[in-house]
Amino acid sequence: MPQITVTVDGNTATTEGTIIRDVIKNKRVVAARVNGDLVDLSAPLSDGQAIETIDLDSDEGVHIIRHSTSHVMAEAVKLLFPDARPTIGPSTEDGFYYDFDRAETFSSEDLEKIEKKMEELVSQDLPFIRKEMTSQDAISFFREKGEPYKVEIISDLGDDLGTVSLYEQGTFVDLCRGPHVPSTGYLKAFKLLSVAGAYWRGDEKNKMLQRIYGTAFSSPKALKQYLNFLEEARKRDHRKLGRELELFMQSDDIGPGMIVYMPKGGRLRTLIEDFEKKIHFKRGYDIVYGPSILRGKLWETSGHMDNYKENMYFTEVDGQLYGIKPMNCLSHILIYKSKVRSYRDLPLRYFELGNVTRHEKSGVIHGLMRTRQFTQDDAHIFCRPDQLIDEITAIINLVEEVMAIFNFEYEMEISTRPAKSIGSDEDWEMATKALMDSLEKKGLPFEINEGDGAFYGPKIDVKIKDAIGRSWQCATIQCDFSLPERFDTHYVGADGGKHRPVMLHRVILGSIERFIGVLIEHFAGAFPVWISPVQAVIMCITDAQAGYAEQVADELRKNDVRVELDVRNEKIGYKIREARLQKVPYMIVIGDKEMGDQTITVRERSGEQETMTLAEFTAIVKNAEPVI
RNA sequence: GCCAGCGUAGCUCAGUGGUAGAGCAGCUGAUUCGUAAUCAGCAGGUCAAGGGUUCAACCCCCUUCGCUGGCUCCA
Repeated sequence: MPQITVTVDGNTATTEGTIIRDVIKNKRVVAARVNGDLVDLSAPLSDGQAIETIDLDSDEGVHIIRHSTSHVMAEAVKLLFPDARPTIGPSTEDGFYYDFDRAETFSSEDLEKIEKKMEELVSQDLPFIRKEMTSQDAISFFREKGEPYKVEIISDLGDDLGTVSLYEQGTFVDLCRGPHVPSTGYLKAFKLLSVAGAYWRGDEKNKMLQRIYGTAFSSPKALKQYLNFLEEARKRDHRKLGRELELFMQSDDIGPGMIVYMPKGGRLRTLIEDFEKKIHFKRGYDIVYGPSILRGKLWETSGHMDNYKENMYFTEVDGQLYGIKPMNCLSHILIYKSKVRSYRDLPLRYFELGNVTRHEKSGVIHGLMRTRQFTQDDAHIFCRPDQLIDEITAIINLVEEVMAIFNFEYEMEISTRPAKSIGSDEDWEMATKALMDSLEKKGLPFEINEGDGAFYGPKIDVKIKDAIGRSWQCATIQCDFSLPERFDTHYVGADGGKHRPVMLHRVILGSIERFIGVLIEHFAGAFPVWISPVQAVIMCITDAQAGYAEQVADELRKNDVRVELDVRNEKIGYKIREARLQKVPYMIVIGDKEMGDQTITVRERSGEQETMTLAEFTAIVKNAEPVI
């Protein structure tokens, strides 16, 4: 055998072997990277090759484990339910899924059976074997096996591919690019989680398949950690906390997708809205208000009738059609048009905490995150084309600033022209470029979301995550050349001629409802002091101090500290327990000592406490306000 | 809208054909107590709604409404 010399993670190694596994004996290695491509450990070795190992705990390693687990699940499903037709089964950010077409539905007992079968397959330590075939051979192979979905996938890959790769383990063969772990024995920690419907190829016109979700990790310990995380996340669910903390409610009597703010939620919302008004005034926005219903004709002019009708509600007033607003832009455009604008007036920035109503499909409604009526911190900026980049940059700065105040991490995306849209190609291109340039100028990373823009223009979306990692769009910045055109909006330029302004639609928090939902989950209900509906609960040890406790409450209220008084005939431990469950930031304990010294003992969420004067405590609370 | 699961007291949940049960919360009384639950008593439900099967339905069947997890769509 000839000697082969390769480098493994930069170290030179020699072998007489023929495949990568011959030089890598480490059981923690699940795959390798050669020339930038991920390959199996069974891939051939060649002299002088540089090999990078993929550890089972690395991001890529975990993805490979999950992907291999999905194959094992598919094998288990085929063995138990031979009528199930496998379709696709990728790894995901926190697990994997596999979609099957089957007449019968999978029950939770079926999942248990499948999981058992998977364990059997793992204990057999079946090797994953890669095979290559021409597309034609692969098509006839899957056709013979009665797997039409695989045939469709290969056919759609096109003829230029030549060969495709298949992976076989045990009795199961799947079309797959790989790589996979060397054998099923590597899969030591997995769990099936749920069944859900999913359209074939993600298109609602196609057949609905059954998707089995599962997750897998490199070790049982890591799996357990993840399952713990899920359990903890459920405790942070904003719907649960919203009820427990008496922030908001929903009611069957009112209807789905509608939110009722209870006193504490109302206070939280007011605090956020006051913050928003302040921050917008300071940045040169004007606050305006528009009506909720506007004539049908206006929605025709705007293009909503053609592009957004199915999401709108309509009503009739004195025999005339009115549309209930799903967006706030129209009133703002009319304000702009209410008089002749000079180039010197621009930019004009109209801000509205606008309550909008949209007909969302019944299945998508979700607590505060997705409602049928919500309030946007909406603004429309009318500017000259030469001001566009500066305005977009200022908005991005505002987003960064606000997200930092709330301590949120976020991701940005640019969405381009959708199929159903208005406006010229040139305008779309110009607008998309303006958005990209602004982000690039600031050096911010972003993803491109093809065809996901609003019907009137492209947009930058800012997404933040909820307790279990689902992304929700908050801020969005949309560039619009179309509505100014449709409403024949203009300003008088330095040359005395008419010019078309550009319009920016933008929200920072997005929907106040959604934002509060994410806020609740982010802080697990333990809000920062400045937005806590109740900042302190004042509690006396016995009735003897009730009078002093009331004085303390009055004094703090006078100083704008949001307090509640607990003078019930209960033990202090009971009162503290309740205040803790309500996630109140400060507990003020008053006994004979405090009453004698005219002080208060302030206990924090952490359990630490300190005795101080009322003035000292007021200063602490005031200092918690963000500087804006 | 689609697929699946679910809907019992304010909340969390028992109850698989013989007309409903617990804990917490609530109310009343006793207790006046220094850092996550003091004790006792009382009250609370057309079992989501409508229809059907049955001598009898919370339980089985159908329809509708709502909720949950996904898919599609979106702030």
